[in-house]
Amino acid sequence: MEPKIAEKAWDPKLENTILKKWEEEKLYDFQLSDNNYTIDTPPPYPSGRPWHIGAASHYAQIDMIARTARMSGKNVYFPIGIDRNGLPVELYTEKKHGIRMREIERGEFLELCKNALDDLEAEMIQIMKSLGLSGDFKNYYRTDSEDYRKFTQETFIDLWKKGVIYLATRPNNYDWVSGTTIADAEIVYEEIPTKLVYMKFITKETKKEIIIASTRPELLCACKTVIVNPNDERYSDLIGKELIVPLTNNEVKITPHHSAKIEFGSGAVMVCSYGDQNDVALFRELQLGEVIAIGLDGRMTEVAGEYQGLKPKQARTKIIEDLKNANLVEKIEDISHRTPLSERSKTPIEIVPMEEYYLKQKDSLEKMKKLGEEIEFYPNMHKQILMNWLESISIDWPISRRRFYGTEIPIWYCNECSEPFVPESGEYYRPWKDKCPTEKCEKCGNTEFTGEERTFDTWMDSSVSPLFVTKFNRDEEFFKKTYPTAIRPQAKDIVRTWLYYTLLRCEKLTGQKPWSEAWVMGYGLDEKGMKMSKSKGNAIDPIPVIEKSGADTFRFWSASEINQGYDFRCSEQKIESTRKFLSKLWNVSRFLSSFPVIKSGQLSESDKWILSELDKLISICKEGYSKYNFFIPSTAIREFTWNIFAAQYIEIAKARAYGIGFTDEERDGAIFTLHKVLSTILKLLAPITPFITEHLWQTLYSQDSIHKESLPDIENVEDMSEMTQLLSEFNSKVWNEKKQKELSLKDSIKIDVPETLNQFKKDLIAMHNLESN
RNA sequence: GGGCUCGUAGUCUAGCUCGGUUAUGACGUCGCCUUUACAUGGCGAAGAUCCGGUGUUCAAAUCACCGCGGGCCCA
Repeated sequence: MEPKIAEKAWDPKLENTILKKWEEEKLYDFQLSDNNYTIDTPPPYPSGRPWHIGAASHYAQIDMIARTARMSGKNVYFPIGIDRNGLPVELYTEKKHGIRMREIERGEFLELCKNALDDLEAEMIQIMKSLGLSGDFKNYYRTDSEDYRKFTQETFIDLWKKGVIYLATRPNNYDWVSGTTIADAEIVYEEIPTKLVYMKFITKETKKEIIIASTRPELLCACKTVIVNPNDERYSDLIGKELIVPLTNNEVKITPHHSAKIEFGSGAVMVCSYGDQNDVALFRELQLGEVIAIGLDGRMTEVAGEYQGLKPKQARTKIIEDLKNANLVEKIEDISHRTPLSERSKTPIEIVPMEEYYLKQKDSLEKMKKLGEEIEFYPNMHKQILMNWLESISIDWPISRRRFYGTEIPIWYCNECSEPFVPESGEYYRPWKDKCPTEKCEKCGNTEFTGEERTFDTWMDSSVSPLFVTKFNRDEEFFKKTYPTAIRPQAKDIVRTWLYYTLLRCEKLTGQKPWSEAWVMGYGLDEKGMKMSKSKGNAIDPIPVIEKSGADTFRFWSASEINQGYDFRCSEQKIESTRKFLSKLWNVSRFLSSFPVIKSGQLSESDKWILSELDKLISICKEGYSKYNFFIPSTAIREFTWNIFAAQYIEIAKARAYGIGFTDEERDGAIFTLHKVLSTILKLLAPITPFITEHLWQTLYSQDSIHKESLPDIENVEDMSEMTQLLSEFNSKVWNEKKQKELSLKDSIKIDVPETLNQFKKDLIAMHNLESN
């Protein structure tokens, strides 16, 4: 009999043909029904080349979720989007073109960002498609499209009307030379020589001298407390006492805090608004009232008294002189200090409080905890990341950014009285270039307005993804049938941002949770377990890997190598070696393809045995799939297919399948069982390796796609799994003995079939050509 | 620096909830074998102080405590 499958190996190039066929047949097109399973797919961010191989692996697994749901009878809605707002593309564009965002015209800069995004996006879409993602590519969305930004603005306007947005000042990194706030990512650190001044503070009650060392004496006027380490015995009796600040004569408390280093300076540290990031954290933590000592012009403000108008460095020189003259200096040390500089101007950044918009979140924390409790997490351990975060939130969410490539905050301000004007929703507003949509200020009647220049934090856009894909406020019926969505799959490093902000925003806008389940994946590391980065040179480009090994190999690697929710290591060699299993599956199928597919036959004991093992496999796989844990089915199927089905059963049944020395009914039992097992394996494996299973399925069993099939059900056959080990031990014994005696496997040998395997005797004698006993 | 989280052969992993064989299986490595649908295969071997320490116990990979290391987030 000629095998239907002639090729000796699975050729990953076939994947392209299969992809085209799926597309032509519109196999994964979504039609709204009453049984929708909506995936809140993460829109990936195109931040540079190459795309992270760990991310490619995430998307492969998200597709397994979609396929599992589809094969469980659900009508799967699997949207595809790209997140395109935010800082990384700005930095990428600046670097690529050697330009500075604020030094060229805003519209021109936005255009350059858009082009950069288009290139990077094309690569990601290509990877997602070639991985076999069964998503809705035709309707893929971009978070920087007019449509999406309009949507983001609408949700902002809604929340503005609900009164949960307010203005407040908060400290920002400020580069006064360029006149702009800068992001943490734009700060560089340099060791710069400076003076550490040991100043004399006086205790209020006992008039005792306390020495405090600082590199920023000009901020004495903004000093609100002095901290000492709680374990520092020198100060233990002073905790809670008042100190007199030199020159200003203000009174401040001594507070215990672990961040004070006993060995640095005198061990006592003055906390001012704001000397450095640590001061910011302390002001927040200790709830101190901030003092604005440095203005937006980079000069000392009026609170600095006679130093007003000086630059901090000048003020420092002068204040050191004045302290010396007043005999308030103990000593001065020349030290080298790790100073944060603006990457652009190379001047030290100042931390300056500025007005920003905030979204209220502190009053929703209890509600968020409750929603968190209701959402099922896979794996459950990652729910803790959310819960811990909810415990530690201490300020509301600052949502405005002084950046360009983002959704514009839709506000204009009256030039006369500064009253903000927030327009009605329904348009995409760009206040930095558009005319204010109202004629007159409601408060003072003035007709001149200035548009807001700031944009939203990028999480303002992505946190409404489940609302956007379910057409909230756009299509009532669609929304009703798809929201709350079924599942949010995402990576664990953005639980505190994307997952949390989505929960917050969706609850505020709809009163409901956005999804019933959250599936949280670990992080892809290099083969040594270190984080991959372009600068370290250990980043792996997924494109050549997928081209060489094929999407199914990549997917099977991802499924069988990654334990749910844990970080995982990526190695090209390991991915490539996974291909062996697909070869095995191919060859098993090639062998079976030489036998006709038949509906029934007379089952022997060995057939019943493998069917009972198959039943076990089905329940293990379905258990794994129900938890979206693809490690379980992939490793179980590999183990079964290779070590039980191919290594034992096929060998046992082979002689009978050929019909030599058996009746036709007995022969048909073997052929029936062989195909029954293989077709079941293919269906079980289809969510993980959709290409090879599709090809084998259509070659052997059906014109129709395997992806329209359901996952197989168990048949509750009698459990014979205790025979498995006995059979494989006996077979190994015979093979070994033949090898030792240098016999061919076909040669006959005299070995008795043990009593325990009596029921398989006929198959075993035929299999090993045993001299009958 | 703080919080969280994880730690079983070179790598992935089972076992840990509820303590009790010689710690499971796979990848990789090494050796042997043209022999079956498959050398993209088969058979076999080596490889683990179960991160370290202390405690509880007749008995600890498993329970408790203290460290160390990786990762993530925040600073």
